[in-house]
Formats: sequence, C-alpha cells, structure tokens
Amino acid sequence: MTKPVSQSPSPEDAGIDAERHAEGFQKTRNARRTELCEDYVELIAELISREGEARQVEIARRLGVAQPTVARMLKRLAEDGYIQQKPYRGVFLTRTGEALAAECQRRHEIVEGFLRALGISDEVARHDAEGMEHHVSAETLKAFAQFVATRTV
Amino acid sequence: MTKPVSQSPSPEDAGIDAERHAEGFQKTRNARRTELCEDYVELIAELISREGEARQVEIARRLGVAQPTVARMLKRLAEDGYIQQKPYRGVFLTRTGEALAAECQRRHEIVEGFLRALGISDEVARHDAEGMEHHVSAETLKAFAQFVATRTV
DNA sequence: CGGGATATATAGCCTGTGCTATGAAATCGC
DNA sequence: GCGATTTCATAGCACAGGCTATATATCCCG
Repeated sequence: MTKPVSQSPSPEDAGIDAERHAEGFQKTRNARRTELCEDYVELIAELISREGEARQVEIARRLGVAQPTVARMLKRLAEDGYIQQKPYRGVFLTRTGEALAAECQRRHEIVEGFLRALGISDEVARHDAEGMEHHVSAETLKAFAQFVATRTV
Repeated sequence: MTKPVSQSPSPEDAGIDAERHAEGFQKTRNARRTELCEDYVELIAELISREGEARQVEIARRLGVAQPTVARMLKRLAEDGYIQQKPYRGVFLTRTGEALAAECQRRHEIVEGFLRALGISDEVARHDAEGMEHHVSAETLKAFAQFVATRTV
C-alpha cells in the first residue's frame, strides 16, 4: 500500500470503481514532474545534436520560460543524474539522460508520425504529438508504430 | 503584446523556430488549469447521471484528493460559471457547465473508442484516453472519429 | 426534537513551477 | 590583459493545487 487514499469499507461496486478512477488521476498528477524532466532532457539532446551545445539561455528561449526557472530545473536534473553542468560550457547528458532522451525522441517520433499517417496536417501533428507523447502507454505506442508500418509499406 | 517572451533580434531561422517551439510549451502549460476544470465538470456530470447527485466527498474520492481541495476547486468552478453549489444538496452544472461536460464526454468517448478500434486493451485504452483527451485538437479528433467509423462499418 | 453522523467551510502549511531583480563569474574582442 | 558582454546563480515573490486539523452546519434516526 503506497498511499492509503481513503478506503471506505463499503463493499459496493461503486466504491471499487471510484478507487480505480482515483488511481488514474493520481498517476496523471504525479506524471507531471516526469513530463517536465522529459521535455528538458529531450530538448537538451536536440540542442546538443543540432547546435553543438545546450546553454541555459537557449533552453529558456525554446521552452518559453525565464532563465532562472531553467537554472533551478537543471539543478534538479543534475541531482537526479540526468545531466551534468559544466559552468559556462553548457549542459551535457549523462548515460541515463541520453537513454531517457533517446526513449522520448523515439516516442515523440512515433506519435507524430502516426498522426501524420492518419492524415493530420504537419503543424497540428507536431503540436498534438507534443501534448500526447507523455500519455501514451507502451501498448498504445506499439500499436501506433505498427499502424504506421503497415500504412507506409 | 501579451507577453514579450524574449525576442532576440537575431534574424536566424533558429530564432523563429525556437519561438514557435516555445509557444507550444506555453500553451501546454496554460492548458493545465483547463484540464483540471474539465476533469471536474466531466466527473460531476457523470456522478449526477449515474448516482443522481454529486457531493464533494464523492468527487474527492473519485479524484483521489482531499475534500478541502475539492471545496476550493468547486468555488472556482462556481465563480467561473460552470457549476452551482447548493449546500448539503450537492453540486449542479449550469448550462455552460453542461455544455463543457458534454463536449468532454464526447471527446473522451471518441479517443477511447479510437484506441479500442486500434486494438488496445480496454483498461489501457481507458487510461491512455484519460491522459490524451486534453491534448487532442479538433482536427485530430475528427480523424479519430472517421477512423472508428470506417473501421466499425 | 436531540444528538451522533455526515457534509461542508476555513485556516494554515508545503511543494512545484513560474516570475523579476540583481549580483557574480567567465568569455571574448580589442 | 581589461572592459563589455554574456552566462549563470541567487534571493525573494506569486500562485496553483496538494495536505491536515478543526470548526460549523445540516441531516436523519431513534
């Protein structure tokens, strides 16, 4: 039992249903933090590969937030072992960070490619993929990939 | 000028790209509030239709949050004109609230149905739909609906 | 109709993620 | 190698959305 929400001893169906319902919402809420991490790591990987380096100011610009916001988040990412900061030299991904970035990029590409295969316009596909990518389970992702594969052939 | 993020006067492609990128993230962030409202309104509609009434305690149980959290949110929803609270009699949807709930339910059903049509298992479809529904644009939703229609026939 | 159970309201706190203002450090051009 | 620019760090604030504890109001049953 990780978090005893509020187990009412009522043996009704509704009770069980409600608690499963609640679980879903709680997972979604807790996922928020992870999502932000993923956005950062993914962006950092992209910046490194496309610009050669990832600086705070550039990350801030891309995410549309202020630099101190980025600074604080990077500190956390460093503590969590995803990145390494070399002051005035940029931020770099650790092994763990690279693995996470690769996974995110793959997921992102599958989702975006899937939407495009479905006929969605490029811009909307990009936007929706950004929003959806964090909410797609492994099973769904696989189905998306398969769909694209069979459609593209 | 609603929010002058940080327009660097650099006429590079990267600059424009970065700002469009940023826009997307900002939209996603701002959507958070809306999402919560939608979850509440959707749940309230469901409770009213299935249980006959929507009480704070029940909403709290379903969402997996504490009752005061719900109380505060309901206050906001009432201020925003989505619901009307009748103390000790439950919470009711206004016209606006009902319209929003209907829209959310429709969207939810389409997304979940779409995932199922794609072969996703029931439980995963339900969970993923819950996460995805707030990030699906009108265009994508339409494509989902069409896919289901052509597949089901 | 009184009192326990239930429902709601309120106060006060914490954390996360934004922000601005400002200071300190490094880099780079000259 | 020095000064301006750039980059980063820090302090301090706001707000949203969690929480607990507690007070109050209502309901309902005996």
